[in-house]
Amino acid sequence: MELALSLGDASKPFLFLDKAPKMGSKDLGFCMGLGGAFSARSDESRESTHEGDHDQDERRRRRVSSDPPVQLNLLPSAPVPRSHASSQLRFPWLTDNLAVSEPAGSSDGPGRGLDVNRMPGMVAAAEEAEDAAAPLSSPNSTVSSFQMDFGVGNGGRSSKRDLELETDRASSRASDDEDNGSTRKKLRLSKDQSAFLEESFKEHSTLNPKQKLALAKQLNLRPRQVEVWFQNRRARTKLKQTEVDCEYLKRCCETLTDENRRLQKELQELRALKTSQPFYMQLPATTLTMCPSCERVVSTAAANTTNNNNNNNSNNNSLKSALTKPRLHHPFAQAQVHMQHQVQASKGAAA
DNA sequence: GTGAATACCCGCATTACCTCA
DNA sequence: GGTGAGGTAATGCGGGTATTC
Repeated sequence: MELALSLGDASKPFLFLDKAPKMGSKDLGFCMGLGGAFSARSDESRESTHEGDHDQDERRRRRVSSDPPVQLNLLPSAPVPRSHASSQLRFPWLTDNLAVSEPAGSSDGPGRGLDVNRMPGMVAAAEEAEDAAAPLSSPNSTVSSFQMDFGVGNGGRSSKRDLELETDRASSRASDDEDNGSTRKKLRLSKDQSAFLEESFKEHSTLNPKQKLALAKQLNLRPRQVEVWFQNRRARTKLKQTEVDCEYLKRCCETLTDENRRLQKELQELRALKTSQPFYMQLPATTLTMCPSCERVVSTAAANTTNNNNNNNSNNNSLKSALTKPRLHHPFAQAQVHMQHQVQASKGAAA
């Protein structure tokens, strides 16, 4: 088992987004990143190359996050292939997805099970709404009706935030009219809405304003709801990752504890052997070197000198084999154990 | 060029609601 | 039917960054 800690490798910020996790048979298939030099928006930085007209948004979003990168594939074990997902679900911000011709209102097509009153082709309307807060095309949408009433009448230059807040307020107002209550009603997203959001989350763990608006229109939700869903989704992912991290570290700790116990026992045996066989003291200085990668121990001096001693004393065989055979490996300059010190100490104690 | 004000977004903690055993 | 647990949408707050003045 190898424990690999990635200390801020910005070249591979989000491996799971590549959807090709390469896991060895022995490792646990988990890589913990501790770097803070990159953010989860790196994928969007990549995307920004395709969206030159959103440089401003991308600049705003290209920030350094203090959080470690979450690198956990929480997606289903057999994720839908990207091409398949794209053919099933239409992501308005992807032009190639837009090119996928799905019959409008098709029960199998994108947005299936969603508000059938929604008019297809809301993407253009979304872009217009983002740019100029223009009235939306859905006659049944409270959002559009509000924007008809308030968005345009704003007169001055209204920010997107204002627009969304007003939209939210309008929707709340509309729901209040329905519910006659001031307490917040908790919306339960439908399965199709959740699935659609999940698919888009696979594509982008964060949204730019355009994506958010398009998604909101596609799902007949408020942009704020889409934003909140993504925030909560990221939080859930991070929580799951933390749980996986804890579990993994726990297992590492147990493994290391066992290894430590075994080495202590081995050391005790060697010491006992040393005291029971005084000729052991004639052995030359032996340096044990542990290779940190393979956890094997090599006896550099002993490997040469003890071979010379083979003819001198056959009684050393057991000791020599204990020193050389079981864990011999190439020399590696770490964790050197100088047995000579212990031998000298034993000599002194015996005298 | 610099700093304050503002907008926007995010993470995080928490609340509130809903479902289910 | 009442209840507690778990899931999750929603809220509030503080912080970081970019833009504007």
